[in-house]
Amino acid sequence: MNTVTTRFAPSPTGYLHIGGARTALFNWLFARKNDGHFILRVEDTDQQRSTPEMTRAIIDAMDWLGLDYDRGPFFQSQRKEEYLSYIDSLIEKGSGYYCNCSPDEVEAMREAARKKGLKPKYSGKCRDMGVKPGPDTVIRLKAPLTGQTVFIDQVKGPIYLDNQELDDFVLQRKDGTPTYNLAVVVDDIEMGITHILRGDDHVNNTPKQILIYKALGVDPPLFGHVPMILGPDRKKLSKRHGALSVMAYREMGFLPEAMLNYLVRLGWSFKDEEIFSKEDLIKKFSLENLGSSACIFDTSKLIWLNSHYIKEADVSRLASILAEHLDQSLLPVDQSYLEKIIPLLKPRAGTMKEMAEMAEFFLADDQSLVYDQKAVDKFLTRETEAYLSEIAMLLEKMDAFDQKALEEELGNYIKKREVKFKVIAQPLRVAITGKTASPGLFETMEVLGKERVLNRLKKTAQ
RNA sequence: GUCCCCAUCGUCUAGUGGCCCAGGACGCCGGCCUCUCACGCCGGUAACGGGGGUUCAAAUCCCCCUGGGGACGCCA
Repeated sequence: MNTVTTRFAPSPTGYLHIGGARTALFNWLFARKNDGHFILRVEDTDQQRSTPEMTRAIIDAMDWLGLDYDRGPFFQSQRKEEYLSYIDSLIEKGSGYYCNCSPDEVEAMREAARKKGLKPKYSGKCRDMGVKPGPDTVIRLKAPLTGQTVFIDQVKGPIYLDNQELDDFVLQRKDGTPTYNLAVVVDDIEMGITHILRGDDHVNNTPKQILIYKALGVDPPLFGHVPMILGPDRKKLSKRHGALSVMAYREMGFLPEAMLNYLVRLGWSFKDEEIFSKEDLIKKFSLENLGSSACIFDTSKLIWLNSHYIKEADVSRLASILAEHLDQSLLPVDQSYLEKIIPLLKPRAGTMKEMAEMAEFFLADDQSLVYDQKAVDKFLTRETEAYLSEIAMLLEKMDAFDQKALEEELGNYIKKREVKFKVIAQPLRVAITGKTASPGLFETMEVLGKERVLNRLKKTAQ
């Protein structure tokens, strides 16, 4: 048995999107699970739409997700001779032929077929005409007219297709470049690909590719088609569904491990487990547990996973991520100060973006702290301000300004004044944080420090 | 239109003929905890698309219908 070899073959005509990332993940996992190789191949034969920036962006996204490849990136644009020599051999074997029908003519054939209620196809007009190569000729595959093409899909089971459904599709364009189906087959052969895991939208290409393998006299690899990811409206995921690019999720404050965990559970499961580390996945991944029906991308579960991983992540890593999400006006910030506030924010943040918003009152300087007007109106009344100024005086005298000491000091105060802590808690919170929701008061005050707490109390007292 | 694929709670899914009047997770709702908001914990809501078979027995196997998705390029 050959070494298991899988590949991810994106086209650099756009960013790495959710669906592509999941496909890459499945291929990566399968290779890792089987001690095989994972290859990155950039399918940039469409010169018009492919750009180096997109290639860069895709590679960055894979790096971010931690999907490392053993070979590549390879670029199809640099492998033209390879393709042409394969096409030559097809011509030699009589499995390919030149065709000089114009695109208009072919379109007319398709239209005619459609009218008859058949699948639109090229008629095969030049199949046996012995057309010689010329400036306007393409090369087509001489596909079988009868019989069936069958393959055992690794996730869907056997798939049959009557060869009559297929036509003599183009292998080489008029301009001499190879088409997708030809290039893919050549590369997969040359690179020793053993398993191809790709989106459902490729099932119809598979029989065509198998025909090329046959014409070439090469055994095809194993194919597996994973179901599509649909938008909430059950339509193929597209731009109007909002963010699709993996890196956009990074910008929204998602952690790569959350992304991976979410993506893998779209179409794959292991008993009723939900949380998987990369190591878990490599151990547990298998094709048998891939589902076969399409699924819908649902952000709420992603957010839940993300908040889970935020709680798990270590503080110093979160600190540097958090810094990236902070408003420019708050920068620069001291890493060690961020590390103090993060433990308070961890259980409260769904995304790092959210955490950045929650961190604002810690970072803002005392004079420019923003207050929620409704909160001020409700809690900073004449009555509560009397309490606050008394409290300010008490705090002023404190030496150790830590959670424990604060709790004790304020505990004594409410006892003396015979009020419930509830009565002073919200006014205090609003005065210190500007908002009605925040981490616990004592821990917040400790992190903020005596000076800043007093500044804020004095400011609201005016 | 033709072909291919798919079909369990709103969503992700478990289930491979009896253990299922269907389990888990997210969400949602309620409660507990509580200085607010969260976290956490406890509880609840909610699904086998329809119809025929096969079988002692079907969410599970077969057929039809319906619904959904995808593909039909000298794009990938």
